[in-house]
Amino acid sequence: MERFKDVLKASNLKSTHQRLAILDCIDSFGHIDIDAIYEHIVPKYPSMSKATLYRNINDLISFHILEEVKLPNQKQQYEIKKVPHIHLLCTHCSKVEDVFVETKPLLEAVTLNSGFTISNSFIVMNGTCKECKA
Amino acid sequence: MERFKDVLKASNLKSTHQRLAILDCIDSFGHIDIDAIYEHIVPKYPSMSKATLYRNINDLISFHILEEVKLPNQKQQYEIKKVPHIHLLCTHCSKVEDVFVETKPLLEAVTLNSGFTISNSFIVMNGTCKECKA
DNA sequence: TCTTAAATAGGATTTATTCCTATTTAAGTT
DNA sequence: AACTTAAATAGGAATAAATCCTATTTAAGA
Repeated sequence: MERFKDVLKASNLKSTHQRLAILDCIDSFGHIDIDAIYEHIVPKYPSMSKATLYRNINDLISFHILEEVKLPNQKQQYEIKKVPHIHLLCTHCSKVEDVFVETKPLLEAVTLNSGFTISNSFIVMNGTCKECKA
Repeated sequence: MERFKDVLKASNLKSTHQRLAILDCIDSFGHIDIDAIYEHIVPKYPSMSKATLYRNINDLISFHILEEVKLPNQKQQYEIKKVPHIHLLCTHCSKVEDVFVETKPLLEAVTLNSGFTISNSFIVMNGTCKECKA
């Protein structure tokens, strides 16, 4: 993935095999937790250390390349940072979907109501996905 | 707190000192993490065991008496379950505020956009609170 | 190819959470 | 007020999760 090499370079981070494998893995799953990343990578890189995984996850988050995704009643997951969006968690199949919906009116209502200056919002919804309803 | 005795009784849970202390503590703080609960209770009940604390938190969540509060870049916190609301986290003073704002239009937009049937929503916003702005 | 700062491996350590079971207790009953 | 019993606790052991440490390896620029 050339794309991730550029992303890493932009933050002066070396493009190690481990890092690229982590980013690749998270990208292909969309949303995934630490253990699943490890299980997915270790067959390809048997020497991959959990310390390396944890360290990289934390580093990549602080460089805003990854973002944590906190879902109700679920282990913490991670995703490639992208434009703001809402997460939908299907409580039947545990699939996580991204949805892009205008949130400005809500943010404005909250600002008005609270006096907070909002910088970020994290919105998760629980429910049943289209497939599980069928 | 008679209120919590009734709540526990309604779920056929015994009103132990430990449980009441836990509920009291969470109620008075509004939002608080496990370790802070422990530190707060142990001076009053030196025999309080961490196992008891963890077990009770989990039990009270499964009886819908408590709810987990997942905030970005923060340890998991807990609150007394109440009517749905939005959480505001001040990134300066780490205070957590509740705000009650109409979310129906957003939920409808998401339903329309995704085909999900939404059952619950968890909304957190980051920003600067009124006091920290001053 | 050489150099060097950055990154990794993997075991040790620390921290977080759950498990186990003998003892205690809440609360209903007599 | 004492009796009974199922539920709950204490606290140490076990397990799991995350971080730390440092000798070795590696990416990448010269």
